[in-house]
Amino acid sequence: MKGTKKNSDPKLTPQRDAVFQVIREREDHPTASDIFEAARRRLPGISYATVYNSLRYLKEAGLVREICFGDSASRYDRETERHDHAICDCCGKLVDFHLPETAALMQAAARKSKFKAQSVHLTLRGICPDCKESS
Amino acid sequence: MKGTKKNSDPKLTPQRDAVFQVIREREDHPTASDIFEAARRRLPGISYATVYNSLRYLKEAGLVREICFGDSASRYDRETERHDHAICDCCGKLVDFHLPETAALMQAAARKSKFKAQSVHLTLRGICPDCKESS
DNA sequence: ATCTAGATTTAGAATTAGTCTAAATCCACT
DNA sequence: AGTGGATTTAGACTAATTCTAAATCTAGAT
Repeated sequence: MKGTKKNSDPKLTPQRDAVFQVIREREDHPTASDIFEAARRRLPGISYATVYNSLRYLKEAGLVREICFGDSASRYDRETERHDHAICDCCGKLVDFHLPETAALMQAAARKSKFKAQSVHLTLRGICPDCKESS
Repeated sequence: MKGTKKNSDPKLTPQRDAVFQVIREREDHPTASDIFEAARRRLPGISYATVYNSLRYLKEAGLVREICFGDSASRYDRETERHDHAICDCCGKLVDFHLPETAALMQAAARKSKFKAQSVHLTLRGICPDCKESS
């Protein structure tokens, strides 16, 4: 798995790759600032702007996904397949889950809204298992 | 409809009421800054901070709803019943629609995520009718 | 009427996320 | 070595939102 096709795409620079690896290795949903911290451990000179540039590049290349909730900063997700999210109203934790039924509602939603559908996404708000317990 | 119960709740100050009326009269989804502009026409001295304070109060009182999409500023919505949103990937337009099937997925989502469900919300991303036409 | 305590409002400073800019660097090709 | 295009960097900048401290308002007790 070493030299597979490292340089076949000259656009995957060391900085972009560092950002990509940071996201791939985490199972949570880091913010740009989390990613900056972690990327700097691999590539000490990397700048904040480059992290944002890399995130945009990776997003456009379909390698990572951005998740936006108004609460605060965008999160980034290594999972690029369609899936849904639950957010804890108590501690803010964000978890992924896959509900196949959601996809089935895309056409109905398009009909109601008169939009041409591109993607659908279901968000559950509630209380996460940890917060349930400690209350 | 004049003195109905104007002062029955001392907490609905003139500022909060101005903010509330601004939201009620609009059928779109204004940002805090839109609301500030409009509220200032009613109450010229109102400050930005008070608009935010009022929005928080109204939200907590269940009189308006906040809609957050990462794109930029939060929007506020006079519709407090459960409903869904479509966002145009092209022009950013946000429209409401009601898809009864969404509510039915809440329990399934809670099961998958192990959260205690409080609300569900479906978001459709796509192209709005206007952008469809002009392309 | 007056006083006081608590809540609310105000203006502006502060914070935070994210973008922009211009100079420096890198890389592939001549 | 030399050029052009893309990328990276540091830091300035912007926009949204929150915080702070002083001023104001309000309701109830005197």
